[in-house]
Amino acid sequence: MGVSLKDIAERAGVSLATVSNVVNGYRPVGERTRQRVQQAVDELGYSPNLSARHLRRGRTGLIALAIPELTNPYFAELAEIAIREAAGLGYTLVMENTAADGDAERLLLDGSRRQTIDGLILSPVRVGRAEVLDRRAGNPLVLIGEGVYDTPYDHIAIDNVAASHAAIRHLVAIGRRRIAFLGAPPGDDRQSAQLRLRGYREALDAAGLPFRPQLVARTDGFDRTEGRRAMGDLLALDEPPDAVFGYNDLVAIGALRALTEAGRRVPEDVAVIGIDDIEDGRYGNPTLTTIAPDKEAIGRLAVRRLVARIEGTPVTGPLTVQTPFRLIRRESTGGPTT
Amino acid sequence: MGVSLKDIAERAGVSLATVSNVVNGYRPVGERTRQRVQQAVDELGYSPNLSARHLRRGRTGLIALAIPELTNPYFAELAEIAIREAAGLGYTLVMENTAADGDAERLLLDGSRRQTIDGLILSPVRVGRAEVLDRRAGNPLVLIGEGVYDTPYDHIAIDNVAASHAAIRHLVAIGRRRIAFLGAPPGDDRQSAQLRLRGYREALDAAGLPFRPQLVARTDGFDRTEGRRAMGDLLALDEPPDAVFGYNDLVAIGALRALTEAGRRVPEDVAVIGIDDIEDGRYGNPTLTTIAPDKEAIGRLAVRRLVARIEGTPVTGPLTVQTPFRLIRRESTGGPTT
DNA sequence: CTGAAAGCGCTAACAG
DNA sequence: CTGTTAGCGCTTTCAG
Repeated sequence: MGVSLKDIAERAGVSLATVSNVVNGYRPVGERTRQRVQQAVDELGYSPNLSARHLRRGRTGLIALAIPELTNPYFAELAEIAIREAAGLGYTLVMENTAADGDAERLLLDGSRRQTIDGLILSPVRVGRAEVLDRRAGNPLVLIGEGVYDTPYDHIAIDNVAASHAAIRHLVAIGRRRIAFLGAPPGDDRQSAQLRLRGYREALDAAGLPFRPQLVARTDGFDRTEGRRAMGDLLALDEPPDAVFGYNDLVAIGALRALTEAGRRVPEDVAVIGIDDIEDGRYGNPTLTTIAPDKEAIGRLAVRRLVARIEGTPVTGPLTVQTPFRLIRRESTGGPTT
Repeated sequence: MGVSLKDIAERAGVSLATVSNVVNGYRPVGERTRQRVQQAVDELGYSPNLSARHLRRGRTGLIALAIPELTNPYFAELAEIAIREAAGLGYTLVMENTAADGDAERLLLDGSRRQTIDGLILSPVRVGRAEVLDRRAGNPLVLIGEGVYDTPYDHIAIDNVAASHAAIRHLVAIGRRRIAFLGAPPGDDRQSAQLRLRGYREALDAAGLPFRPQLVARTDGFDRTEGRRAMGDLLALDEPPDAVFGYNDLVAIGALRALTEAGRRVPEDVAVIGIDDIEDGRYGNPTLTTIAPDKEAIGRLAVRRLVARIEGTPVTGPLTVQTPFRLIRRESTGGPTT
């Protein structure tokens, strides 16, 4: 075992409590004593044993960020932001990969992990409102990104319906009429996909365009592979779409690939738009038009809210926070080349 | 605070030690007692306080994976594998983002974190052999991916020089003669880049091709942006290259984008190859030829080695393990379309 | 401003 | 097979 408080208390000829106060800076300590202690700390290379501290304090300093897929760049980018923010607030963030699995999500909400972490940021995809309400664990929870509303927990997300409206309006504005939705969920899972699909329908309606069920392509998962496959289905239609709105950038990128392979021109034959603004989309050929959520805001706010709840700081603002988004027009809908 | 051992000891009318034994299964416990204890555990919803356990055991059950950039899909994919493997062995993996910063790496090697984690998997980019040898912290360390050899620590990586040879041989085999290297490090940092550059030179030599310094493009970092910028420099040469070997897939993808913007055809005018086999490369236009490391092997082996060191299990096999790689030919060097 | 002492919850000897 | 007990290293009253 390493150097302990006791070791340096002896070395500096003071009590444990004094050393603790020097290390933590809680209570004022005489200048001379402080220096002696500091010197001992430096000489012996002391650093506090966090397990002991946590045991005593009843907190671990760990918060978890649970996301459905680490390899989705959107979540990697979000995680990077959240890790930084947590570190700045003195917390260590551990990532949990739920792999979009309901059991994994439930286990995090209630399982044994709850003893290890002071709080949880969860991006739920399988778990619904009822299960969140049923939660027994008492530590703070912040929800991000999906549509589990009306719970007693903080929830930070973009307005999925409004984002879809913006995407469709853009496609309509550039003259498209047969607009497909790519990435409808198989069951009634994945709230955000339901919401985006709803936004799609509403926006078609608002534009006076008919809703055509055959233009809604289901995917099993939301990655490039599925986007490509489902785009293939759409291209096989008698009257294929002249535009595609992807549930996220990943499926949209898969769609771009399918279009390239099929020899279709983008955007001339088919325009494509996604959501997330992941970096791949800025470097593809063509580059991908997208709805860009404010990841910085989501990541930082989620961590700050969680930490505030953990520490009992009064929290201002509503439980549900809608973060801003903006449309970034790129080549896939006829935007600029650079 | 939650339910403690003591609570359930009282409830079940047994001693603390017995409860502990039931929970941990260390020592045999009578069937009747075990049942009573188990029942109390279930009724009260007990789960052990890990801080206390860690304090007592002197271990935390946490291992850290420190990588230079979480938003590089290569590392995200690797992290996903490592997290899974660690969970299977009863450890929680926390990700540390060094952001390719030397201070961050040194802090992890020796800093305060060392008290929190049982062991560290580090992908060093700035820190060299000397600094690794100087390390004072005593907990186990496994190095991955870069070229810090001849240390007393386990090291798992592909053979960078051999990988470069394979890449260049491929470009030569498809008839290229003016082959550029994209992603030379600015200083003498980033060992792996040095090694890949060395492999590049050796392979040119072996193929009887001259080494032309102007075909080595430096980048400041190793992302898409820098790849694109540096490719622009190469295109501005009087005699631009007919092939580009990128330090990794990310810079290669940036190069592809630069080529598209410049109206060059790939692979007809310029062939492109990278290293890493990230998923983006499989869905770009054109798709990217690459050297694919065995990420599964690297991620799993790194965790297994580390855990073995932590637990004092005898470790077989050499300190430095070279994991296999293979060349995957795609459109960017004239490979198949699907 | 500083010290003494209690105890967070758990595990691992050691006794029985 | 079960119980008792001594800490792991730290923070935090409470006294001085």
